[in-house]
Amino acid sequence: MTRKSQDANGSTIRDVAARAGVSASTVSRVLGGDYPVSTATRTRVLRAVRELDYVADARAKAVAGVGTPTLAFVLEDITGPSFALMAHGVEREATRLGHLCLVCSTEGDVQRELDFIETMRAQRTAAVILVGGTADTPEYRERTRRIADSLASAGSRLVLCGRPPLGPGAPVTVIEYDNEGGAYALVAHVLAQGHQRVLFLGGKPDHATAQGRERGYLAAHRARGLDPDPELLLHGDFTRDSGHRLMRLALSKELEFTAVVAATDMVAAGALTALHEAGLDVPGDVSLAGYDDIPFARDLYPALTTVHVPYEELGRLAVRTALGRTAESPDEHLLLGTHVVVRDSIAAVTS
Amino acid sequence: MTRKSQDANGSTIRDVAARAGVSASTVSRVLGGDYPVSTATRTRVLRAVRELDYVADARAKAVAGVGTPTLAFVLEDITGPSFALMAHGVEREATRLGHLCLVCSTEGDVQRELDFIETMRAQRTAAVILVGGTADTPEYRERTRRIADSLASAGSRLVLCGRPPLGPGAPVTVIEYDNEGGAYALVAHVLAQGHQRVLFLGGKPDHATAQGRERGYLAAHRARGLDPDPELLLHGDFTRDSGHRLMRLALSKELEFTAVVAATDMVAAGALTALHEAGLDVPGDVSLAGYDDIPFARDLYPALTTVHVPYEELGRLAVRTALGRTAESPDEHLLLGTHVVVRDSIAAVTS
DNA sequence: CTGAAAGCGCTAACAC
DNA sequence: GTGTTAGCGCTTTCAG
Repeated sequence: MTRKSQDANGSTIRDVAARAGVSASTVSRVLGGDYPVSTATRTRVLRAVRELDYVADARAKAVAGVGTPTLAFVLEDITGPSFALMAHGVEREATRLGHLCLVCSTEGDVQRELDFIETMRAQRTAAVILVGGTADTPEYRERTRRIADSLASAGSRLVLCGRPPLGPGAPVTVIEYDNEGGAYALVAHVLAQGHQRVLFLGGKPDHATAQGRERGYLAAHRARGLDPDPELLLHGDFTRDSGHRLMRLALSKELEFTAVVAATDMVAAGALTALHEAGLDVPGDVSLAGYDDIPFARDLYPALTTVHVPYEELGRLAVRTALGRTAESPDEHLLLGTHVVVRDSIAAVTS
Repeated sequence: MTRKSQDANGSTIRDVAARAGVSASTVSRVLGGDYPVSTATRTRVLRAVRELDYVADARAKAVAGVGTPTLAFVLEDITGPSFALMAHGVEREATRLGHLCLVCSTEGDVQRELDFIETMRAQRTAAVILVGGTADTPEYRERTRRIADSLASAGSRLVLCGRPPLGPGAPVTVIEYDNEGGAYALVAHVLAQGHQRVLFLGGKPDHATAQGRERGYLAAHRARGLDPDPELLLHGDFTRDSGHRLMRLALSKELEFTAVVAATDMVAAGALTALHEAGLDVPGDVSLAGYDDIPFARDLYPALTTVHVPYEELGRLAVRTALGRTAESPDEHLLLGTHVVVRDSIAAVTS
């Protein structure tokens, strides 16, 4: 074969041009849209396009400066309900704004996260959205800031979603929601029902999100003049299994408590099952609350009282503000509100 | 400014070359890996790269024939637990195989699905994985077949995941799991517990997956010489709300049944809540089963008996077989097995 | 070992 | 209106 044509690599604009008996530019023009082309040629070109089943190579267009913009979404695991919700928001808004959407799961591996970001920089994505909490260490800030600069100098943009901000001056967009405030409100509600000893099933001790929620728990107690028993503060991670394990642990240690608030709904789900397995009634014997308001929360039994986080909107906002950035406009920092949604898993203490 | 250099568009290979005092080809070579380059120049180039924070433009590389391969994952809504599981499998395997992963949510819109696929063809993705059931109409087969051909002639590949196959000769890879078999086994198990009237909360009447599960339900009855009351066959969709609504409907119509099997775990979740709201005990008053074995199934109360579908593996397999395709090798059609997982939501009838 | 030149597929001046 | 000529940023012969 002399030249590439109908083979497995798809046809090029030149193939179309040849078949229609015109130049490549003409093809480009009729496909490009608004440009004066005679009806006759236009028809011929269009026919050739159809016959060859031609679509312009998006990568080549990109190099030529007219590519489909793309944005990247980097998270730990798409399987988590709140991550999925955010991903959904991101994806919806991205396609609404005409962007393609790359996803990358890091599985919690920092190195992989770094690699992904570098790859995205190579892809010249319009923005990379980094999702999910981590430890807020100096090392984290420095590393992330370097990434932000790198991305910015390449005309891209870093968005931090539910991640610790980097301090002033970093070219990032950060969108957070109020972990401490939400936890405060929730725990205040629990305390208002008369509970005095409420077990807290927390996340990793150095995880920023976990810390925020824990602070809220503590603050709500103090506001009532209470000083929570340190024994009631358990640490694990944000998974269902962690909740299950921690709850069993608390039960086996015969810790005293009348209510438990879990750092996430997933944790709460695991805890709830552990409670059921132990033959305890919720909220009869012990009250329970979660955090996140994932869709499943209302189908737990009893329906879970929790705090609502607008995850999907978070995702939408992330892309909207990221894409709305001009080189001159100031970096944004949004703090979304949360609110507790009262369902059936908290009861007033009667005794 | 005369030439682009350090500006917001990132530096090019020529900038690096200039700074290192070599030609672009040399830069390309040291970055490219195995090619003889003197240690001295290599060092200079590498330093320039570092100083400029340079990364080669992946799109340009792609045009030049050495791009990062990419694959696309098209689904209805990443928010559904089983979709998320598949997406996770796809993403993991894709990155394991060095591919980038594009996601597209169609929101159930056929036109959007078509548009996405066209876009993916333009992106020259190595494969596009289409996920989730639909109606198996002639129109569907024809349309999809056209897509498959189109993709194939462009050197790409269509993968159907949990979707009706297209008949012989179509250049597609299809990976399914046994809906009918799984439902059969599940319903047989329910029947074996002595239930005679089991309500079926189905999906859309023309949805292939829903039909498969319904067939299994019917077949299991017939195998026992039973002829299920048509009144017991309700149709909705695969959402939690559908389950909730249908269950309330069944209750209000005072349909007679001692067990209910839902077409999906989501449907079961909604149904369960409706049952609880009606003050009924599960499985004391009525038994319940689902389908899919989503992670949450075990945290429902009672823990849901359901049929396990290896979604994550499905995703992994999809990319593995799609990418393992050579132009000559035969098209694959995999049928994955399922199995029922017995938990606590089904009780034997005692009366 | 390294540079010049051609080419990937497409678009965008610049002519006629 | 339409063809020709340059690029876009990178890789890869082809010469030295």
